[in-house]
Amino acid sequence: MDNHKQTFETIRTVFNKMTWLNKIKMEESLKGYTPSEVHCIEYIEKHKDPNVTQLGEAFFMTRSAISKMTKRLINKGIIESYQKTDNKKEVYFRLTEKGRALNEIHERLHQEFYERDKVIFDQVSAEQYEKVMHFLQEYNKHLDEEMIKWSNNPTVE
Amino acid sequence: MDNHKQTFETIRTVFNKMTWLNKIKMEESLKGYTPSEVHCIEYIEKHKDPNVTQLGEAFFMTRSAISKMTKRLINKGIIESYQKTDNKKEVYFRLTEKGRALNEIHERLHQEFYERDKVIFDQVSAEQYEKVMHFLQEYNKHLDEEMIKWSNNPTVE
DNA sequence: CTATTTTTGTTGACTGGGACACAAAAATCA
DNA sequence: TGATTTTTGTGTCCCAGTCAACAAAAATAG
Repeated sequence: MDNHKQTFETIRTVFNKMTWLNKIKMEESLKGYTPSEVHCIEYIEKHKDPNVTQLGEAFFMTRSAISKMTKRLINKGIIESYQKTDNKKEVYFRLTEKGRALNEIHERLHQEFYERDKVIFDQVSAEQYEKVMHFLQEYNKHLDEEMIKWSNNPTVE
Repeated sequence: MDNHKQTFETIRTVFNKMTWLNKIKMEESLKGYTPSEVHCIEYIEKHKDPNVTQLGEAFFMTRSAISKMTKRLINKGIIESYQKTDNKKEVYFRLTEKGRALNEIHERLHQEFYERDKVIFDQVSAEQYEKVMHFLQEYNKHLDEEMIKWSNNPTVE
């Protein structure tokens, strides 16, 4: 029981601190864009034909929020939307030239974060790191199953 | 480099999924209270003389946000504020009877979360779990240092 | 001691995201 | 095939949290 709480609290804290530090750095070089927007740009760059629903699921955000965020990014000239000839319902996004440039800056920033935290990864053996990631990935899979279990729950909807 | 990114992404995902699942559960038994409020109640219960600034630092939130949140909790009769005789500036908080009852429900919920994820902890050895926590705690310490480094940065403020 | 600087908490304007309701398109059913 | 259900995206309203400006108290300087 204590393990569980401690794990959650530690993950929460580490996540919050990373987020906080990265945000500070991002505000310098990516002024005018929220962390969500930057994250969204990265996702669009990396995936084929991402649409509103997909983005929402990836970021645990509602379609409503994604719809507004992409609209903002379109107005800023960072992304553009397109549709396919055989589907008039789904809306997909791709980066503009400006968007790709922005994503470049973001990537360089990640390099910086890497340099910042390098010491931590250097001081653990590959084998140990393997164990850590294994645990996190197992936990991740477990949570996926729990989420599916919940969405199949007949008492809801 | 890849290690770093993968670690951050995995932690982010695990954290998001936990948050999402817990939120769903909390909405059932703690209707009318946001996760932040519940978290705040827990913190007040566990710490001696917590004030606005302290709460803000613990949750990575602005004093402004804490000030409003505590006001909401006071209006709901969950907490009350007090001051010390030798300090007329700082504002401290404590739970009311109703607040303690609410916290009880929250604690029972954590027990549920524990049951839900028990399988994961059962399948790793104590020694392996030790390694995982060690890594996370080292990372945590490192981030603390980086945050201090930043706040001492003379180019800011 | 007084004068200045820092800390603490609050308020108001603003914004990102959630809940809900909705329309249009697609998928499924009969 | 047409009728119904589900999926997808958007618009409106609302709220929690940020930012900036502020006043009051405390800490520090001189």
